[in-house]
Amino acid sequence: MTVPEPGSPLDTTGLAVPASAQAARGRPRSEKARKAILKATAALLLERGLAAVSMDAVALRAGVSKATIYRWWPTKEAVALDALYTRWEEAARHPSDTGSLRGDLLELLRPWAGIVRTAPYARVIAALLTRAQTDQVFGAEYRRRIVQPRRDQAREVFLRAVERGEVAADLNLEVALDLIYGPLYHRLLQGHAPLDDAFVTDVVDMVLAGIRLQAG
Amino acid sequence: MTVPEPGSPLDTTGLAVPASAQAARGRPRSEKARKAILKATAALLLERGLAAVSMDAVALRAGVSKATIYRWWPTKEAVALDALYTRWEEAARHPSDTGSLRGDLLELLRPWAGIVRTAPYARVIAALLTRAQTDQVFGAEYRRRIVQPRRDQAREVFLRAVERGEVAADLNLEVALDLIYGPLYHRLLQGHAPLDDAFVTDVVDMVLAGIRLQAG
Amino acid sequence: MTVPEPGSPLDTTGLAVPASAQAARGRPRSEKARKAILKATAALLLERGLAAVSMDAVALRAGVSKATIYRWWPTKEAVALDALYTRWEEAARHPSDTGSLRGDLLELLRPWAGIVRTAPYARVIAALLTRAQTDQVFGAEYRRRIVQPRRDQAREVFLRAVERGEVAADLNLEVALDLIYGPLYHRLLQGHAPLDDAFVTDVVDMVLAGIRLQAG
Amino acid sequence: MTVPEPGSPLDTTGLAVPASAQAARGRPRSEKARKAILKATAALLLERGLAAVSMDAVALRAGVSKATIYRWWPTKEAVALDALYTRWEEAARHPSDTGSLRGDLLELLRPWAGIVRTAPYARVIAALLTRAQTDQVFGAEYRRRIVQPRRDQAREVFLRAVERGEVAADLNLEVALDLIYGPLYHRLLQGHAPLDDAFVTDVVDMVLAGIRLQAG
DNA sequence: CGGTAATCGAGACGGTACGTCATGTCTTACA
DNA sequence: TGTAAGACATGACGTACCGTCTCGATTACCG
Repeated sequence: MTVPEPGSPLDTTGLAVPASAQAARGRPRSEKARKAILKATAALLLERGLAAVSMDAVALRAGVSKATIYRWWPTKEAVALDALYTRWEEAARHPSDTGSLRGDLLELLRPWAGIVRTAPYARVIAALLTRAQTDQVFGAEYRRRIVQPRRDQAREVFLRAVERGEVAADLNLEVALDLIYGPLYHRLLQGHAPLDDAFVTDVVDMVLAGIRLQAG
Repeated sequence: MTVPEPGSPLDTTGLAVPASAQAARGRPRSEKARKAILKATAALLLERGLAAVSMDAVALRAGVSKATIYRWWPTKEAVALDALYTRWEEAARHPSDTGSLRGDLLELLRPWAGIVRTAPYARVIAALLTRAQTDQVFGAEYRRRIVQPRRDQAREVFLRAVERGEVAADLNLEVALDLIYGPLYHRLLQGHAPLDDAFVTDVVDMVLAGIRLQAG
Repeated sequence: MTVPEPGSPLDTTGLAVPASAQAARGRPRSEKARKAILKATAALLLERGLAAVSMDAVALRAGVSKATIYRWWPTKEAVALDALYTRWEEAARHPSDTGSLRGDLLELLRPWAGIVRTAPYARVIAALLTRAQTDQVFGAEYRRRIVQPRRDQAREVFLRAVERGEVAADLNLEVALDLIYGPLYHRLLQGHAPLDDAFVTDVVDMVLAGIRLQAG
Repeated sequence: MTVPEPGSPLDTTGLAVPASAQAARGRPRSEKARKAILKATAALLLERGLAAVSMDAVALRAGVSKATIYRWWPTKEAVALDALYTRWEEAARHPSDTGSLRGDLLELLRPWAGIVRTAPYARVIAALLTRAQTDQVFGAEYRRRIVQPRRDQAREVFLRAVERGEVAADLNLEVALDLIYGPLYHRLLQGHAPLDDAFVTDVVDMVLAGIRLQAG
């Protein structure tokens, strides 16, 4: 399989028709239509959740035919994933270096928590998650687009802390990442308690210090 | 949270006590139909996920009319929640006392992880979760039935540890619970890495000890 | 196979779900919907031909759901056939006895020609005919409903003429019927010349007398 | 009727002379493509009827682009008509002179009946007929190509009979033609009875002799 | 013991969305 | 200019569920 050019019009979700390197024959894909579809989807997604994102509704709102959507995305979840990714990538930033692991983590996690709790992203993520459980291909793409980028940022922060000597070099990094993001996603999705800045701080502090009474 | 009156329109789950003391006029509810519905739903749920649980399919498989289902449950998610709860309650146990917080947690979490990773429960939970994002009433019921029972078990374990003097009395218990269950649900739902016993152990150990290098 | 009761709500085209003699369980068929569908179809048919009779259009115009149409008719041609039949049956009359074969035939054929040439029935018949070429079941039904009734009327007229001694008793009746209706349908469908009363008269006279010069 | 200029937009059939005397600018029309289109259409037509002749299917099968088809034919019916005409013209013969009207007619009609009843031409003709009801331009072309040629052959036969003195000079020729071809088309299209040689003979004999008992 | 009343099965109903297909138009690059 | 390739808007297709409804048949109680 050829790897799609990053940023090329064919690099939509990886679920789309794979790009070929040869000369582009025939009428080229309409960039206008692509953008209209993603914009309409994002709007529907935030207004009323994935349940409101029907192919018909997107087509109507984007002024585009259903066939055009199906040509490039296999399911409405794929469109939604693409729309969500596009929105989030614009807001992505490089994790800043505050000089301490605690500071870096708070700097990274608080804005993220702020975003996902203000807009109704929880129901979007939950819906995508549901699809990911059943559809292997979609699941991989979901993780690549939604889960991994943030995880990579946090990984960078942890590695910086190792370099500083703040944490042990043999730290189980993957588990540590789950320890950080797990509780945040838990509150986001289960909704049993608020995902506020106080909680983010508590999680970071408790993960760093541990629960058990220090010996002695 | 108020407990819905059995038989009341707010009793969305159908788990009401079959016979109440008040005057029962007319033909009584068919217990046979109730069980057939839950059984058929559970089967469909595990075989093919919530997507396969349509009211028509359940009615057909249970040998019951659609009207009967709608009379007792408002949505298919409510039926599914009921079916899942019924299955899980049978397997519920009182958390045993191993003498240490670490031992109690492992004793509690490992069997749970074993269950949810063997059968395809992840997609069921994800689907219920999705509905919970949008439907407030359902969300409350979902948490009461699925999330809280396990959480209560773990809370009991933590309180025992406080009594033992193993952890500080001012431990932020709710955050601690999220620190334990968050990572487990994270792997269960996001699927980026396995939810095996090694991971459960790592989480417990890391939460207890903390990440940061001990001073010195 | 049970024979549907003539005039019963299940006797639609014979293409519909066959009627059973047992007790009617469940909600009975909506007579209102059935009539609305046939009325809407007939209107579309005469206004713009079978091409305009889409299931969507009929459903919209009749204020009925598509599923209801599909429940009772397999194709739009079946609905159209039913609608056309319903319209025509109302206008059906018993062929009157004028005392002569020529008179009877003219009495029978002229009004028919008048009807089919004034309203745009030709395109409807052509379209049904086309479907009948490919679909055996539909073809049989088409002949039973559209072709046979008129043919039976003419057959009656011919038999009366045999009794009168006007034509030979060993007349090949089926060929004679084709000799009468064939030319009329030919002009109706091929459209190379008008189907007017003069033509009807010419056909009848020529069929009765023959083309060849009488010997001698 | 005016004959469309080859290559003009009114030349809906594509049977135009490939090269005209006037200046041919740009790339000349591909004769290869034209033949491939007609061949593919004829194949689809006989295999599965006009319903299977979609522009996409023809383009795919002929190895041609849809635009090329649309450039030379306005509708799929026009292509089908062209394909059918091409096939039939090859088999066209001059009506032979057997010495009698009866013989000439049988000589002309029997082979025709044989052809149309063996291959599934009926559904093709019915479909073209249907289009002809709605589309005036197509209707005229259909008659010119399909109906008139055979009619002209029969007319020639009748005129020969007039010269022979076999039939009256004031015979209404057009009605006579309908009397011959009408019944044949009737059986071909309505399908209520077979279009075999016996029927052809019966029709000819009955038309020549008439139905009515000869006086005396 | 007959009347009252809620439940049950069956299944038709008006809707909405699905994913596919064909039509006829267009845009591009190549011949 | 013609052609192959193929994207596009449009709109119908036939299917599947949704949640509601209308039946007749059951099955309790209560008077």
